[in-house]
Amino acid sequence: MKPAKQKRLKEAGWRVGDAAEFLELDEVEAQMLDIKIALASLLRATRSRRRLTQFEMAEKIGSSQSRVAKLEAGDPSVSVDLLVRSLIAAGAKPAELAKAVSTKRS
Amino acid sequence: MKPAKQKRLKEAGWRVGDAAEFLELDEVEAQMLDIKIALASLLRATRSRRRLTQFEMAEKIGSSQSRVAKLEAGDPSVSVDLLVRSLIAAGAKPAELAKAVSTKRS
DNA sequence: CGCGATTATGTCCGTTCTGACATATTGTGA
DNA sequence: TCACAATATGTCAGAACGGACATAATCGCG
Repeated sequence: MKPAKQKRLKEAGWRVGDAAEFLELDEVEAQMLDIKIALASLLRATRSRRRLTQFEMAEKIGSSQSRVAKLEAGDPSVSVDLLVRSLIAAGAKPAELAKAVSTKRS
Repeated sequence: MKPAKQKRLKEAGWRVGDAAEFLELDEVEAQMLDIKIALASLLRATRSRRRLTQFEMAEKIGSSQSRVAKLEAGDPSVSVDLLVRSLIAAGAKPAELAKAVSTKRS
């Protein structure tokens, strides 16, 4: 448990919100995953539209073919950060980016 | 210079695109910065609207007050990844997220 | 089927990011 | 002005990420 939370517990005595907070974090992770997947498929679509190979795309973003493959696969080792950076470099339209990011979870 | 690029140069002989490519990457960085700034101020606005302290927000996202301060300040040590994650946890509307991400550079 | 091109998977190691802590600064009500 | 809450700044050890390489798996096409 995080020190901050411990401190609050200490100050306010026992609380009941723990399980709910835990689930909330899970929900955030789920939404992050949705966003990553949306960005990943947008990246693939953008590259495809440009008729570039992963190798060529890698050059565009200053990376390697294997990382591009992982980006498009939504691999756990890639961050939203790099996805966005890549999409910008790939020339994705801002509106497309926006749509991917605003993916909602039922 | 990256190995991939070297290989291409070797295969195709000398090319003239280097300087342009370099500037393109710079442009990508500039856009990333714009996005970070937009997300940062959205985070502050969202927290303010919720009338939460940075300390409380830190608990919500499982982090510390100091990092929240850095998030809102657009500190270089902070990633778009964490900004998005925080905004989701803070309950920012998807449309707001979308707008921040689609910030255009003149 | 072959075979070259493209894409996928696994690993490694240096870099970047992050939570936590300490401390400083600013804001605010009495 | 004082005291206290809120925010900002600096630092660091550990975790996560990224580029690169090797290699495997797929895909097209003759």
